[in-house]
Amino acid sequence: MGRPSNTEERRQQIAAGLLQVMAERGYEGASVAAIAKAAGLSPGLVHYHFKDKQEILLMLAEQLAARVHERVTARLARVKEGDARARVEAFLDAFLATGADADPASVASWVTISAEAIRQPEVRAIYEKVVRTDIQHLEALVGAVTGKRRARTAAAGLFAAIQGYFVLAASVPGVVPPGSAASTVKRMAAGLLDTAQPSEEP
Amino acid sequence: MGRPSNTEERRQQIAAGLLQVMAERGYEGASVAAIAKAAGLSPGLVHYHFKDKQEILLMLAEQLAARVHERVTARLARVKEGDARARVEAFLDAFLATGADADPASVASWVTISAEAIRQPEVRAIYEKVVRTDIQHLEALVGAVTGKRRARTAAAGLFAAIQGYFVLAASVPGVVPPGSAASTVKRMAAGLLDTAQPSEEP
Amino acid sequence: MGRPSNTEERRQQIAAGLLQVMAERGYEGASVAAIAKAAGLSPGLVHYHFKDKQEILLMLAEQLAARVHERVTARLARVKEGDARARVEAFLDAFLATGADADPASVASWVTISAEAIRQPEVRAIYEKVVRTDIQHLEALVGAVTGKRRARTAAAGLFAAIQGYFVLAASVPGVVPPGSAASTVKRMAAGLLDTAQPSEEP
Amino acid sequence: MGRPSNTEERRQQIAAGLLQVMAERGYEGASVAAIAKAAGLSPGLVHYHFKDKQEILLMLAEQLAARVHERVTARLARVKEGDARARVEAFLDAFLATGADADPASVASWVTISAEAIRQPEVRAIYEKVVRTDIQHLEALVGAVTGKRRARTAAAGLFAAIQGYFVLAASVPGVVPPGSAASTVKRMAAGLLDTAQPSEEP
DNA sequence: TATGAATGAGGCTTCATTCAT
DNA sequence: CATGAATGAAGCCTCATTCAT
Repeated sequence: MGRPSNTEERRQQIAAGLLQVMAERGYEGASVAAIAKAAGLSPGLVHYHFKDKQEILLMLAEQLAARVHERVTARLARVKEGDARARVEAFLDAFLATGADADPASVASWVTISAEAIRQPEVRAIYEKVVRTDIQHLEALVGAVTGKRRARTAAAGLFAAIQGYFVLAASVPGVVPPGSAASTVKRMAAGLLDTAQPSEEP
Repeated sequence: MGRPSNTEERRQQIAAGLLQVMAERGYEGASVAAIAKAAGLSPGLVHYHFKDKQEILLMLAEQLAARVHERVTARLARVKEGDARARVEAFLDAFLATGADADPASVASWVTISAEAIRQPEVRAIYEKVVRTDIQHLEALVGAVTGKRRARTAAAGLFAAIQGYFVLAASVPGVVPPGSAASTVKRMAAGLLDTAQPSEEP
Repeated sequence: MGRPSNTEERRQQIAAGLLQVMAERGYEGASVAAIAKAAGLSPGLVHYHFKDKQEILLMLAEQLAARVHERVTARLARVKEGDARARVEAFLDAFLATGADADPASVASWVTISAEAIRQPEVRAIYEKVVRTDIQHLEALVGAVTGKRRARTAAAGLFAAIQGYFVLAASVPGVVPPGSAASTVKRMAAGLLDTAQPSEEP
Repeated sequence: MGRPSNTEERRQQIAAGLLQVMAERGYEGASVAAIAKAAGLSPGLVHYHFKDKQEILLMLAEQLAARVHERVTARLARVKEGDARARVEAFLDAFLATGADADPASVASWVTISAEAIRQPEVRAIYEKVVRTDIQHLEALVGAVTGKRRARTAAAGLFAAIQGYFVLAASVPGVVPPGSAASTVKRMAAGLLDTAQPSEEP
C-alpha cells in the first residue's frame, strides 16, 4: 500500500542539481529554485527531502569526498604493496591525473565548498574531516618512504598543492599547462621524499 | 572652494571594512550595512563612493595583490642578483613565511576571492591577472635556475602549492604544522629545480 | 462486503491530535503533518477523512462543548430540582471545579478556539452556538432563583467569568490561586443573586 | 545633515497597522504585507523598523496595556481616597464602562494576544506582566475594603470576569446585553466584598 | 559629502492540499 | 482505506540600491 519510497533517489537528484548549479553560480547563487530546476523537480520537493539548503551542501560534500576516496582506493589497489614511492604517486594521481580537467563541475564545487568552510561551521566540519583523513592517509604513504620523519609536514604540503591546483583549475582555466599537474606534484614529492637534511626555516 | 575630497580615504576605509567582514562571513554574507558598520560609516555613503558592492571587492582584490607584490619586491631586494635559487626562495617566503598565519583576514579574503572568481567574470579578470603576473614572475625566477625548460610548469606548481596552503590555513586552521609551509614549499621547489630527467605522466 | 468503516474512529483520532498539538502551538501552528503525527496517522489520511483543516477544528470545538455539556448534566442530576441556588452552583462547578486545571489541553484549545472565532466565521458560528446555549441554560437556572429579572445579564456575567478563568489558566498558569476559581465565582454569583436593588450604570 | 529620525513615528504607524489587521484576521493572518498596507508603508520598511513580526506584536501589547493603565489612573484620580469601594468600581469601569464596545479593535487584539500568550513565550511574558500588575493593583483596592483576607482571590476573580467579557465581546458580539458588563461586574464584586464568612470549596 | 529612511525584488522555508500507487 | 511523494502558493525576512534632506 502506498508508494514505494524514492527519497534516496530524489536526494541524489537534488545533490546533483546543486553540483551543477553551484559550479557556475557558487553556493549563494544556487537558489533552491535553480537547484530544483536543474534536478527537474518542483521547488517544494527540495524541502520535502532536505531540511534546508545547507543539508544539500553537506550531502554533496560527502559525496565528492567519497568519490575521490574510491579513486584513491582503486589506484592503490593496482600498485604493489612494497613499492612505497609508487603508492604515494598513485595517491597523487587519483586526485590530479585527468581529475582536475575531467570533472570541472566537481572541482569547482569542491573549491566552493572549501571557501564556504570558512564561514559555515557545519561545512567546515565535513571539509576538515575529509582533509584530515586524506592527509593522514597520505602521511602513512609518505612515511613508508621516508620513515616517520616529517611525514606529516610533507603530506600537508602535497595535499596543499593538490588543493591549489583545484583552485587554479576552477578559477583560472588555462594557467596551468594542461596535463602538467600530476607529474609536477610528483616531482615536488620527490623533493620532499629525497631531501636528506633539509635546511630549517630560521 | 569646496572641501578637499576625501574619497580615496573613504574608499580605503570601505575596502578595509569588506576585508574584515568578508573574512568571517564570506562575500554574500558581507552586507553593505555590515561593511559600512565595520568601516564606521553610514550605509548610504558606501554607494556614494562605490558604484556597487562588486566594485569594493575588485578594489580589495587589487589591494591584497599589491600588498603581496610589495612583500615580494622587498624580499627580492635583499637577495643578491646572482643567487637564482635564493631568489626563488625569497619569492616563496614572501607568500608563506609567517604570511599565512600573520594575516588571517587577508588570507581568508583571498581564498574567498578565488572562489568568487569562479562565478563573477569581473572578479575572475582580476584574480587571473594577479595569478598570471605572479606565475610569470616566478617562472622568470625559476628559469634563472633551470633554464627555460619547464619553468612555467614548475612555477605553476609552486604557485598552486601556495594557494593551497592559503586554502588550508583559512578553512582548517591547524591541519598544517605551524611554520612548516615555507620550508616545505622550498623543499618541493628543490624537487622541481633539481630533477634532471623527470619521468612524464603517460 | 468491504471492510467495516472506521471513519468515525479515525476522525476521533485526528481531532484528538489537533487538541494535543493546538494546545501548545495554536491553530496556525498545528500543521496537518503535526496533527497526523500526534494522531499516529499519515498526513494523507487526514484529508481523506476531513475536507480541510478547519473541519477538524469545528469537530473538536463541538466535542469540547459536548464534554462540558455532559459534565453539566451529570452535576445537575445530583442536585434536587427544588434547590435553585444549588443548581446554579452545580453549573459553575461543572466548568470550574478542578476543570481549569484538570485538563489544560482542553482549556488551552478552547481559548484558542474563542480567539479563532474572531476571524473564522465558521468557527464563530459554533462558538456562538455553544456560548448562547450555555448562557441560556445558566439564565434558566439563575431565573429560578431571582425570577426573570436580569437573569440574562447575570448569566452572561457568570459565563464571562468562567471564560476569563479559562484564559488566565491557559495563558498565565499560576496567577489564579489554585482551587479558588469555583468558590470565587460562586461568591460572585451570590452578589448577582442576592442584590435586591442594584444601582444602575449612569 | 541627513534626514531627521522618524523611527518612533513609523513604529507607531506599524503597530497601529497590526492592531487594525489583527483585529479581523488574527495574528497569523496579519501578514507583514497586510500590516504595511494598513499602515500605508512599503513592506520592506516594516523590517527596517522592527526586527521581526513578533516585535510588532510585543510593542502593540505594551501599548494596549499602557492605554488601559492610563484609563485606570484617570478614573481613580476622580475618586476620593477614602471611598475604598468606589475605587474598586472605578477600576472596573476603566476596563468595562463603554470600553468593550468603544474600541472593538483593541479588545479583539487583546483577546488575540492572550491566546498567543499560550504559545509564544515572549508574548506570554508581556501578557503575564500586565495581568499580574493589574491583579495586584486590583488586589490592593479590594484589600482596602475587605482587609487582606482573600483580596488576591477576589481580585483574580474580578479580573477573570473582565477578560471573559472581552472574549465574549470580541468573539460573539451581541451575547452580552449592551451596557451591562460594568454594572454586572460591580454586582459580582459586591458578592466578593460583602460576603462575611463565605463557605469554602470542599 | 553624509545620513539613514525607503523601496522592491528575491530567497528560503512552510504547508494545505492533491494524487499516484 | 492508506501512504507518503508532489505541487504551488504564500509568508517572513534580507538586502542592494536609491533618494530626500
